[in-house]
Amino acid sequence: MMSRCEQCLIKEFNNLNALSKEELKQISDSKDVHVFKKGEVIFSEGKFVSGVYCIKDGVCKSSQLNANGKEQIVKFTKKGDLIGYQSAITNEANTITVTALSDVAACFIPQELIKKPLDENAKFSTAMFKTVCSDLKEANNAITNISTNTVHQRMADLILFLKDTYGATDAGVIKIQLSRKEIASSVGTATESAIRVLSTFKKDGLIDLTGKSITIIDEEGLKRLAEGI
Amino acid sequence: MMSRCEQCLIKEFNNLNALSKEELKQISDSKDVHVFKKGEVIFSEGKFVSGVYCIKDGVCKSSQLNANGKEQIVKFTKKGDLIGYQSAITNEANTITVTALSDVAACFIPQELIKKPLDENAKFSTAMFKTVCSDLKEANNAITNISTNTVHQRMADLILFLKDTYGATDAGVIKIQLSRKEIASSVGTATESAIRVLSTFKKDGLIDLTGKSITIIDEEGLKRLAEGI
DNA sequence: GCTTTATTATGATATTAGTCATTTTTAAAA
DNA sequence: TTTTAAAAATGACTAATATCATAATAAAGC
Repeated sequence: MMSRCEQCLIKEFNNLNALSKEELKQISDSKDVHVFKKGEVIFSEGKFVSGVYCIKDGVCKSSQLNANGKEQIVKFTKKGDLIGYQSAITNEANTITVTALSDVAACFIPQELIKKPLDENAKFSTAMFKTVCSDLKEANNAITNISTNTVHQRMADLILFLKDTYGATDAGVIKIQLSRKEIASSVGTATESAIRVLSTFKKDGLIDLTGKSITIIDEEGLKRLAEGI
Repeated sequence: MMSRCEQCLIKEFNNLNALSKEELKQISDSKDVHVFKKGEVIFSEGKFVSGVYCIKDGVCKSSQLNANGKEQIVKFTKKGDLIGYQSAITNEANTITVTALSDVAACFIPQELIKKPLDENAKFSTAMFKTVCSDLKEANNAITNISTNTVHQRMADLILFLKDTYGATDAGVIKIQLSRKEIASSVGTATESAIRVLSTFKKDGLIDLTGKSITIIDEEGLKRLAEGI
């Protein structure tokens, strides 16, 4: 039995809830559920996507490679996020690569079925507009953050961001696990530097480290650090 | 005698050319030409703008302040660009400050007259969508550039960007003049570092410096440098 | 299980960039 | 023009971060 978009709860977390019954029905009839294994690339920089993915379950990273092949993570996404809209809407090649950080299930919605409501449904297009503007705002903040703050500040910032975005257990264990290399690619530093900063944070009683798990011990301390106090 | 949007040539450089005669007429009836002196702030981070500015003449910088009051320039704009759309469309406070880098003339278009065609005119809304996506793409590239490239690379990149965006005389003199502080705020480095890098470039025969004017001597060399070769 | 490979961690060192102090130059104001 | 202030330039020094080498763990494959 195939699940229907009309009944799907995921859309309450994104702009698809602005669509009409009829529009949702059309999407539901042509959508396709794709499953990606952890580490698998969903779409790549330079390639085209002929639609938009709605993440049903799992987490992803959006990244770019610089001229020397060094990766920079520019965004994290999760359940409910729509990805690939840039390429699908502008008809231009992707400028980012999206990779599954966990096993991911995502519904692929063909381009036309997004573009049509974008033209006809003001509620949906306004919502999408706000989403892109919000992404742009976050990107601008990241530029300022990376170029004016230290690695220590950015690391504290990332840990708090991961907790806020992906949650933590009652004991403070952050629910997403990234490799040290990925942490470094997000903070914008060398892997060794990222490792060293995490060790310092542990030594200073801000966090605890067990394998890839990060436990927040002193959230206020991390906040102060992130703000450079 | 007031000039009319319907006849205005500036709109050929932006998305307003996707508007209908009637929509343009309405805008023309309520628009207002504002003049800003060099250095004047057009709108500020944290404040709201109740409309969009269409730059008729001049150049601007979009910047943010970090927690310690350090400025980061995130974008340069010029004649033809629409600024302030983020706040006007999302009804949220500005996340950037826009400042005139030269004397600037800009037409202020009230919010409603942008929002209405955005809902009703698919050609216009698609064009605006592409603009925001393009701004997002550039912002992502800036993140990767700042965090993976050296100050030398980014400075070479900025010089080439300024030439491409604002043009240069036959002799290679870039037509926009920025202070060393502004150059530093764009590259994401300290003012003294920016000055030193420019001196090195001059010594190496890549550029020439006369006051605030930068003359490109060896464009290919700058390109190689920007790419880290 | 063992073996191999990848990841994480840490030390030593080099490089890059930032800060502070001072001088020179340029621009603005009186 | 002279005075004052601001911007640009440079030196000396410090701090931050990257790189390279190597060791310790952990994960994956057989």
